[in-house]
Parts: sequence; structure tokens; C-alpha cells
Amino acid sequence: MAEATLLLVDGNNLLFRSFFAMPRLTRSDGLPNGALHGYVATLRKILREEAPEYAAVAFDAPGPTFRHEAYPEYKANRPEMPPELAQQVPFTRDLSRVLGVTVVEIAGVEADDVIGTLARAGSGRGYRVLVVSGDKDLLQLVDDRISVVPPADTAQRLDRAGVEAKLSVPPERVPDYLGLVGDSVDNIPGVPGIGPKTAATLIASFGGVEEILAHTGEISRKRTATLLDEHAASARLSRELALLRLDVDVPEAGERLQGLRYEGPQLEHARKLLEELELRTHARDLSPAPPARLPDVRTAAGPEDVVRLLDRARDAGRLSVHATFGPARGRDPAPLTALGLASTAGEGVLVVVGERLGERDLVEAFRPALADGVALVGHEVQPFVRWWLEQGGSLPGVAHDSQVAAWLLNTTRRAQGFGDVLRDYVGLSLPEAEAPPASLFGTAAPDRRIAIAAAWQHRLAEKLDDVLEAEKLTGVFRDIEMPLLPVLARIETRGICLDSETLRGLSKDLQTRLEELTARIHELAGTPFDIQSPKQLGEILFDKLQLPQTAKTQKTKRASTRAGVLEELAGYHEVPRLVLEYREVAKLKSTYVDPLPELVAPGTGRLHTRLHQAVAATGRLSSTDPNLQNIPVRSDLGRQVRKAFVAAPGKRLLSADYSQIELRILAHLSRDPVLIEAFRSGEDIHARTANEVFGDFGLSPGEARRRAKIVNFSVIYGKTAFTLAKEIGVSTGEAKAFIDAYFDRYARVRDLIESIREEARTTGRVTTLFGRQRHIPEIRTTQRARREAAERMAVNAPIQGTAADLIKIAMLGVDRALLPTSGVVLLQVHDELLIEVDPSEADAVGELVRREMESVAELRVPLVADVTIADSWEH
DNA sequence: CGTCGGTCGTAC
DNA sequence: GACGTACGACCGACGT
Repeated sequence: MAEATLLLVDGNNLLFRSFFAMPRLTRSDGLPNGALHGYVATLRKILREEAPEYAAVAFDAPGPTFRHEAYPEYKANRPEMPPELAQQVPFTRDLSRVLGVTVVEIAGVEADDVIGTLARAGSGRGYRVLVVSGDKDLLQLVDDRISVVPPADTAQRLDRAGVEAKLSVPPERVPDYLGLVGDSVDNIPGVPGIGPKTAATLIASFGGVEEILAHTGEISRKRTATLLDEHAASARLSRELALLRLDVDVPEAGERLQGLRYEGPQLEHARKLLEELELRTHARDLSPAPPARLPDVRTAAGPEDVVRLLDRARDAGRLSVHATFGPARGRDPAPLTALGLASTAGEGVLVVVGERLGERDLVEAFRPALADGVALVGHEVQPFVRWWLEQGGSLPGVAHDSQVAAWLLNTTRRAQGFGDVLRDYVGLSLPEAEAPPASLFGTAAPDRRIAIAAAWQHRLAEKLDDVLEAEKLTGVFRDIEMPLLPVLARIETRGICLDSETLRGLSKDLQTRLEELTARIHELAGTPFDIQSPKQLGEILFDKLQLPQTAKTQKTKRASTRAGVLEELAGYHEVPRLVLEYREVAKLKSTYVDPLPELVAPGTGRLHTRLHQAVAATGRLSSTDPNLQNIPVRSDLGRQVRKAFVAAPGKRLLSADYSQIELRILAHLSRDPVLIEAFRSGEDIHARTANEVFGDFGLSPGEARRRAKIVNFSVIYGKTAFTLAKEIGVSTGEAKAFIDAYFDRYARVRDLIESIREEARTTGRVTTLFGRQRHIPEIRTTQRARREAAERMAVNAPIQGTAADLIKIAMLGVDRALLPTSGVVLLQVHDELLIEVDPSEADAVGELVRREMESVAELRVPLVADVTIADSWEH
């Protein structure tokens, strides 16, 4: 997913620019504060818009630097700083700090060099880096990860193309450019008589300063050549001065940049300082209707206290809950350690689970309120609901989960903790000591902070409800996600039966096979090595055995050993073929066969996954601990694993999956007549596409269908001719011809794709049939690769997301329809529902489920669900 | 010894 | 540069 952002601000530059951009404002006692006002405005704006994970502002420290030593005239002609500005300088450090930005100022080092060093450190860690500065020097830092934001226009991002558009030279030539042109601000002389145009032309023709100086004989304009020869030393020196140092020792950057972590403004301190400086609008912005008071916090002394609180919650109709759990002990579920509860915003109650107040007492206290329909409010309430169900409670109502709400509002944001969401939507940071722990599980000790959070939860929910309404997300939130939450908790609680014995037996067989394969591979390679190390395997295949190297890995540029490559090599040598088998066996063993039996709960004898509602950017669910949404099905060996997922004794497993749901959604959204007709007539869609698209290519029906199927999926994923060609084994040109033929036959699909891209470009987001959104921040970047990736996300999200909407609605319908039957939902795998049912009712329940799934929405094509009934998941 | 990025592979 | 959404195993580099 999206990488972290590091924001680096050139403090002097921003202040200087703000001084000239702003009117001459003063505080009532005459202290100038205009530059500070502009400084704070820009800083806050960009912090708000980028929400960086890391942020620093660098200032020039007083005193000489290495550049003064190299060139005594450096910055010598600078006019004295205007006194009105000088008076404001001292406040910039503190203002930056209270806004949450780390200040870096190092004696003998200029801000530019600090920024250069930090920018490289950030991009080295894979972060997206934004440098805020109007200084041309810094443009030399720009690369695929680092871009420069001009303070004058914070909406702009100077990336590689931006730098070239501005200076007509690539970023890495900026020092050479400045070496020639000079920089009057810093009193860097350059070469007199050479301006931007000439410099860019010279650089385009010859390269850097050294290359240009070596080829002055070839320059047609003799005047230019003479100037260069005369001022060669100045050009070299000027280039040196412009070159940033990237190796500054920045203490704050140690420990993986943790010293630069951005966690929002220190509200109290910021307000105080801004008030003092009479920057009132900023001070006001940071005090959004301060609450009457912090909630009172009490600790429940015994069960009676909890009962009293829950009586009040019953009257209020709402109860907020923040639960924390201890570390899981073996295979038992993580024990509940504490609850923060509140029936109103005014008072939070801390309940510590212990001897005086055990789980039993809590269950008794909760039962009447929850039975009476009190709706739960919280942030990540699902674990609590699961706990409650495990205690034998009945399905509670959930009115508002702020984690889910925040995710719906921005499905790609990373920071989904209570503190993050409260800060972003209520504009209020709980002081460090008052913010609840980020994770509900493991380390959390019982703590009054969860009671404070529980009280705040009511205000947060109100606010988020307003924002959801404004974003037209109320329907998805209230009618899909909130009712689904307890259903997911129940699926988790219920678990699924695993035949551990079979898997343990399988593990032994796989172990034997791995040993055989290892021996044979080592023998053929002539030396033992670690088959699981792509690096070592690459050395064996490409160095020792001299097999042809066909692809490189993304980041490290090593020779790739992925399956596609090994398959190509399998024709040349036995080792790649054996490695493919080794990989398949090792993967199954280490990912499924060995870990799954270890996760079976002793109490239930069943496997309990966790289903995450607020993770996937498109609206899908995800599954962990273990992930039951990627259990093998495609290979024979893989299906052995699936066989171990069995019906409970005396039950049957019923699987119902949507047929071609994403292609049907494509038909619906595009209104393509050919596609719609194909689905309405109940044809095999891949065969139909084969006829439509490959009719003229002279392929066998089987091969045509195989390719058509790949092309059908390619459209949904935005696949290019290049990758399509790779997958079906044809030339890029032929693949392009297939794609063109596809869009000729399904012309409205082409229109749909373009209109989705257009929606993304104009609104920055795309939406599903039910209004679920995904933001596409990079849709307008000038970097082609990133932009095209954004376009593919944009096109895919409404299709995948609408499928997610439909199956979620189906889950609600199925869950309700199953109530009077023996059927229960065990799992959802994106387009499939797995259900456990009494054998006597299996057929009837199958019919019921099919009807529910097919009737969730009236699309322009029928929705079709296929039902199978078996004793295991391998049917 | 733990963390984290990179690579690979499983699902839909 | 090139296929969308996830999760997780393993290796190896790096920091403590």
C-alpha cells in the first residue's frame, strides 16, 4: 500500500518567503508577526493535506560552513536581514515544535545539506519525501520518491518532469546548471554571460560542467567558449558550492527516523504560543469548541457499579466500549483485561477484569442492557463483540464503529487508531498520557485512558456521522457495514472444523518429498545450497549452470527466480523443474499444513480466523490468524489442504459462490449490449468472448477460450499488452491486437474505463454502485508509472468494490434467512459463502442461500450463485 | 536477537 | 514500466 510520507521544510526559505508575501502585520505591542503568520499557515496547510508520518524543519545555524571555507565570498553580498524579519526569526523554532514538527539545526551545516541528507535517508527507507522550499539548489534532490513543493504554491509537486520543465535540465544536473548560471542570492558567481538558456543547451549537448569544459572547442558560439575557458575555475567552484552534502550527521535521524515522527500538533502548547503571538486565527483553528471538560473517570469498584452504569446506558440507548485484551495464552483466546465504558460523553468508567470483578460478573451485568437493544459505540468494537459472543451472549446491535467509519471515509489511510481519528475529525489530540493504546491486544495494561476514550467516543461518533452524511456514505455505513460487524464477530466465534490428523499425516509425506527433492537438486547442482534463498538459487542457476537470465527483480535488480522464469527454464535443465516442485511443496507445508493444526482452539476443536472489516482499500474483507481466504484450490496438492476443512460431525458443508460476479458488474456498469446479452442468455462468458474476440484469429476453441478468459480478467485488472503477452505466450503486438479486438466487440467497456478514469481525475475518487469510495491521490501525478498504476486502481476499485458491496449485502440476507434453519455461515471468501448445515436441510438451505444471493440487487444482468454440498471444502 | 524490506506465492 | 485486492513465509541486511 501507499508508503509513508516524510515532510522536510526549508525553514529559512519558508520564513523569508512568508515575510515578503504577507502584509506587514504586527502584534498589539508592535512586534511584527506577519511572516510568522504566513509561516504557520503554510506549514499547517501542508501538514493537514499530506498527513505525513515524519516531518522536520531545518534551519541554517549561525556561523560559517564548509562553503565559506571553500569560498570566502559565499553569501557575502547578502543585504542585512530587515529588522522586522529578524525580530520574528526566534519564534519559528518553537512554532514549528508545537505544531509537531521536529526542528533540526546543526552548527556549521546549512539547512540545505540537512534536508538533502534527510531526504535521501527517507527515500532510502522507501518513503515518499516532500521538500518544501523555493530554493533551486534543492531541486537536485528530486527523483522518483523525492519531490519539491514550492511554498508559493503548495498544491504543486516538482517531480523529475517538473524540474525539467522549470530549468530544462534533469535534477542530477542542477549543480552543473547552477555552476554555470550562478546564484545571486548566495553570491555564487557561475560563469558571467551564461544564463539559463545557454546553460541548459550546453548541458543537453555535453553533460556536466567537466564535460562542457573539456569540449569548449566544439561550441559553435565562440563568445560562449571563451567565457567558459576564462571562468573554468569559477564554474567548478560554483558547482561545488551548489552541490548538497548528503552525509550530514543528523542525530534526530537515528533509529530509523523515529526522532522525526509526526504525531500532530501539541494542542495546548500550540494554542498558548499562537495566542501569545496574537496569531489568533491559527489559535482558534486549534481549539475547536473545546469540550466543557475532560470526562470524569471512575474505576468500578465492583459489579454493582457496572450494573448501575449499564442501567443508565439502557436509558440512553447507547453504550460506548473500549476493550483491551492480554496476550493470547497458547491457543486460548486473548483474555479480556479491561473495559472502558461510557453511557454519555461526560463520564467514563474503567472496569478492570480481576478477582473482584470477573468475566462472569460482567456477563451478568451486560446481559439485560444488551438484550434490551442498547446499541454499542466504539472504535474497533468487533473484538469486544466476539468476546461477548464467546461468553454466550446474543448478537448485540452496533450503532457506530469509528474505525470502520474512518476507513469508509478514507480507505487507504494507515493510521486508524482512536487517537488518529479523534485528531483528524474532532480536531483534538488527547495528551500522550490520555490517549488509549494503539493496539487492543497484547501489551495493554488496564488503564484509565480507555475510560477517557470511551467517553470521547460519543462525540467522535456524532462528528463522524455528520461527515459520513456529507460524503453520502451513510447508507453503506448504516445499512451494510454496521449490521455486518456483529455477523463477522459471530463467524469468527463459530470457527470451522479442521481435520488436523489428516494434515499431520500430509506433513510427514511432504517432509519426505522435500528431502528427496533437496538431495536431487543438490546433486544436480554439484553443491549444497539453500534452495529457499532466491539469491543462492540465482547463483546456482545463472552462474554455475549458466542458464539464461530472463527477468530481474524489482528493487535489488538480481536475476529473478520466480515461477514464471523457472517454467521457461524447465525446458533447458532439470533443476528449475525440481525447484518448482520444491517451492510448491514447501509453500503448502510451511503456510498451511504445519501451522493450521497449531491454531485449532482447544475449546472448540475449530479454527477461528479474524475477519477485518477496515483494511482493504476496495471494501473487501480480509482474513488473518490464519488467513482463510487464500486456502489452496488450484493445484491437486493444494486441494489436499482444502480437504482438511470439513463439516462438523453430523453436518454438511455448503458452498455458494457467485458466478463471474466481477464480469457481471462490468456488464452492468458499462451497459455493454454484447456483454449483457451474453449474460442474459446464460452463455459461457469466456467462450462467448472467445467467439467475439478470437473468431478471426484461427485458434482452436479450447485455446481461444483459455485466452479469452485471461483477456476478460485483464480488463478488470487493467493489464497491459506487455503483461498479457507474457501470460498467454504471444508477442506484445498480438496481445495488443487481442485487446483491440476485445474493445471493438465490447465498445461500451472501453467507454466505462475512460469514464472511470475521468471521474478519478476530476474528483480524485471513484465510487461503487452503492456509494463506497476510494480516493485515488496519484491520479494526476506527472510520473507516468505511478499515474498509470493509479489509473488501474481507479478502474478496478468500482468493480471489485461493487462485488464487495453485493456479497456483504448477501451475507446480511443469508444470515437472517438462516436464522430459523440449522444453517450457519462459517466464512466469506470474496465471492463465496461457506455454510454448515444439517444434512436433512442441506438442499433446502442451499436453495434459500442461492435465492438470497441472487436477489441482493437488480442489475442489468442476472446474478447467479452456484451451490455445492459436500463433506469437506474440497468439493 | 529482533525488525524490516524484498521476494515469492496462495486466494479471489 | 508493465495485474487489481489481500496475508504470510522466508531470507538477509541492519541495528541493538
